[in-house]
Formats: sequence, structure tokens, C-alpha cells
Amino acid sequence: MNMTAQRLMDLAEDHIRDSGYGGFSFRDLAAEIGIKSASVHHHFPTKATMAAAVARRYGDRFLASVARQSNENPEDAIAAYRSAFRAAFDRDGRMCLCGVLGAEAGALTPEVADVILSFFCRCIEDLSQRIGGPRAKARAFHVMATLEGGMMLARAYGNIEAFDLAAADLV
Amino acid sequence: MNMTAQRLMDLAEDHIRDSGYGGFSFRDLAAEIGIKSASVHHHFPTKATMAAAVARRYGDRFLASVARQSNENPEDAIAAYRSAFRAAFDRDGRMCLCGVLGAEAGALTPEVADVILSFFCRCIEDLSQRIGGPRAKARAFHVMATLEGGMMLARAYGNIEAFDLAAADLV
DNA sequence: GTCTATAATTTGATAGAC
DNA sequence: GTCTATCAAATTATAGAC
Repeated sequence: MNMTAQRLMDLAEDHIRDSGYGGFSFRDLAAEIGIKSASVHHHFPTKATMAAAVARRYGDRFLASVARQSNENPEDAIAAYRSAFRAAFDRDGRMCLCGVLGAEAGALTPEVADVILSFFCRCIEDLSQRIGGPRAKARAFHVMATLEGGMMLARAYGNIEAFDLAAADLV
Repeated sequence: MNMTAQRLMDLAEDHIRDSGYGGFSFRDLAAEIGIKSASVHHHFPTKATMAAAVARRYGDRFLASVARQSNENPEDAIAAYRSAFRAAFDRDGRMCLCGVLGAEAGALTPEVADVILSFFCRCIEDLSQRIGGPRAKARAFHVMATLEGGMMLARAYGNIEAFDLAAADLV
């Protein structure tokens, strides 16, 4: 993966997090780094392929980031996920890439939908194991839903306070 | 508002709930009821105007639906919201229209974004009053975030069980 | 209220030269 | 790896007849 492909993925990631799958075009991305749209096809054969690659990289990075957090007890695991999502939103006011695409599920090719589903499965599996106990699975679903929904509300309000209010009492 | 306009709004609502703002076109809607796209412009001047009208009607109907539920205590209010969203998802496997558009916030015109924000404000104001107590506002944000995120997860999983797990412990 | 016709733009994608 | 050139299709929108 060379530098141009990485810059293209960076831009696509920003656009998707801001406006969804329809929020970027090969022409726009190309113009933003000073090349032509035909050159983008050299790095990614189709738009769906590129979106899948971006979502895969996003998921890998996110999981790696929460894995670096401490893991003493269930509260730590939940806090790690909350702070990872919060930091991203605080940085640029955009929400979770997989959350945006998950909401648009009907517009996705199976290739992209698989990556999105995989992201949620991996998060919930990881959270479940770290939370533990008889209600681990339900608690993991609850945490992911609240954090994704909290980012959605913060997007609509244009204010991270909505996320903080929504996620304050997460247990 | 005549019957053709209502049928067009019904179709647009389904498409948006499935695939977002980019998930419908005037041509598609027109074809689905057997007219031409130029005729759609007679009922709605622009696509953004139509999306705003659809979102407004969706919000009015949703608020009216939860208002009809009993309101004895905070648990009743939360249950009313949960069952209203759940019933819609169970009916056709699609999520909340305002949730989808909220996630795509960057792609919306100010006109549409205003309606989406208004929906969440109205829900949270209503929930807050019915929940009551010192933590009412935070609890309302938490409930809305969990339900919207729960629908997003159910969309990604293609299974309402994800919603039920996420929302099971809502208080 | 619906139609035909069409404008103007954007989009995803390809062929082939350098 | 990037370019020029181009295609085929889709999209939003408008003008004006019926």
C-alpha cells in the first residue's frame, strides 16, 4: 500500500464519516490530492472495493486502539470504548465510520456490508469477553448501541455534550 | 396534501429508512407509482424539500404514537419509545428515518438538518418530562441513543435480536 | 396533475498513451 | 502511476403543451 493510496483512504474515511457512502466520489478525492479520477481506479478498482478497504482499516485501527487500554475490570473496558469514540468525535466532529454505514445498510454492496457487520461482531466479542459474567453479551450490545447512538445524537446536535449525556451512565 | 403526494412520501420514507438520503430519486419514486419524475416536482419542488416534509411527517406521527401510550411512571415512557421503534423495525426491517439521516448529517441541507434536530429535541424533551427527577435529561439522552444505536446494530446484523439485547436493560 | 422533451451536471468506470 | 479522452448512465431540475 503506497502513500497515494493511503492519502486517498484518509480522505474517503473523512468524507464517509461526515456524509456516508454517497459523500465521496473518485473525482472529489482525486482533486483533493491533485490527481485525476482515472488514477484512483489504479489503486481501487471500484468505489465499493475502496469503501470496504477503508472500513476494514478503520476497524483494525479502532480495535487496536481499544486493545491498548487497561483491562482490569468491566468498567475499564467500557471506558476504553467510550473514550476511543469520544476522542475521534472531539477531534473533527465526525462520527464512527461503521456507524454511518451501518445506518445506510440498504445502500451497501454485500462486500461492504460484510466488513461493517464484522466490525460490530469484533467489538461486541471483545467487549463481552472483557466484561464477563452471565449478562456480558447483552451488556456489550447495550454499550455499543449507546455509544453509536450517542455519536449520532452529537452529530445532529452539532455538540459533543449530547454524546457525554448519553454515555455518562453506561455500565 | 393529495393522495399522490402521500404515496410519494410513503415510498420516500421507505427508501430513506433503508438507504439514506441518497437512497431515493424522483425517477424511482415516480416509476413506482406509474408517473414521470417531472410530475413529482409538481408536488415537491426539490428533493431536499421532499426529504424535509417526509422527516416532519415521520416525527409528528412518531410523537403522536408514543403520546398515546400510558404514562404512569418513567418505565412506561421508556417502554413506549422502545416498543414504538421496535414495532417499526419488526414490520419491515428498516430503522428510524431520523436516525439514518442524523448519521448522514454532513450530507443534509440546513432545511433537512433542522427537521432532524427538531425530532431529537422533541423526543428528548418529551422523555425528560415523563421520566422526571434530577437526572431526567441525561436519562432521556441515554434512552434515545441506545434505541437509535440498537436499531443501527439490528440493521447491520439483519436481526431484531440485536435491538432487543441492546435495549433490554434500559432504565 | 401529468406529460414530453431536454438541459446541465455528476458519476463510476474503461482504453490506451506516456 | 498518472494522464487524456471518453463513455454510458443517472440525477436534479425546468419549460411548456395538454
